[in-house]
Amino acid sequence: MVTKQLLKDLPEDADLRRADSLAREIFSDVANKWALLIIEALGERTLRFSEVRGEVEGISHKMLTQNLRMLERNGLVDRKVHPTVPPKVEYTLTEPGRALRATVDAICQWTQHHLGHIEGARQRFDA
Amino acid sequence: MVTKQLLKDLPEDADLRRADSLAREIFSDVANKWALLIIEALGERTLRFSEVRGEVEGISHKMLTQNLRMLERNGLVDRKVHPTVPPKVEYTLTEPGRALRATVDAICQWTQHHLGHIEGARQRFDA
DNA sequence: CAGAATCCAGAAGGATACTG
DNA sequence: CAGTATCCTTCTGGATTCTG
Repeated sequence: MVTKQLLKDLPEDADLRRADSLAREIFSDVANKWALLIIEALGERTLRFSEVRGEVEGISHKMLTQNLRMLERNGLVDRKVHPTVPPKVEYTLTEPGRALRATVDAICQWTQHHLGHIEGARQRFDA
Repeated sequence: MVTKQLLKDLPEDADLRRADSLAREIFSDVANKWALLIIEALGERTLRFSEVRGEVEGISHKMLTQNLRMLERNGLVDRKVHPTVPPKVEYTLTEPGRALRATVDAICQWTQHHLGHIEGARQRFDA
């Protein structure tokens, strides 16, 4: 059981509450479409803002900055500003970011693997 | 690279477009906080509507029905209605649902494992 | 080029009441 | 009890403009 308590097997009972609430925050930040697509897009590469935008289909300028800020704040991406003109800003996944990316990959593979089943289920449901 | 094209190594080029667009739909459905929490809550168990609600902290009646419908439509949960009065409806993960749950577990573990790093990154960022 | 700020239309989501 | 429908508020997110 995970939702009454998102974390498992935590020792201290006193710190458990805030750890769990922190975990919920992080989960909410991370369990969203754009964040996951950005992480997947970055992969092992270092990309500029505009390059990331090119990779993530349909994302707006605003959503991209917003999500990149959030990911940076949580230490999932590293943001490197080159003090040139015009500016150049590069984004790279950190180690935790790359670790999370592995699970995003898993979701993508899951999606691909179950495409047929899902399409069938939809047709049955919509009828 | 995954976002220009979410799927990899697909054979037919003709069907690739719609497969990829279907994959995007599914990804959007599934990559959302409530859906993932519901999947995690269900786990290996069969739960009634009200029980699921009890397990997923903070979810409203409306969000729960909406997401359960969506999950059922995509064939991730099985919905069994007992024609009694008062009604009793039970939800269970299907095989694809359980497979996805494994990746949700991975995200939970990732969260737990990187709590410290993230908390530190936040403090640095917020300063 | 990257991004901050503003504006605003439309979607998300909560509360409530009603039905089988 | 489970589910639908309605209302109404909040928030999301796009378009646009402005700056270093």
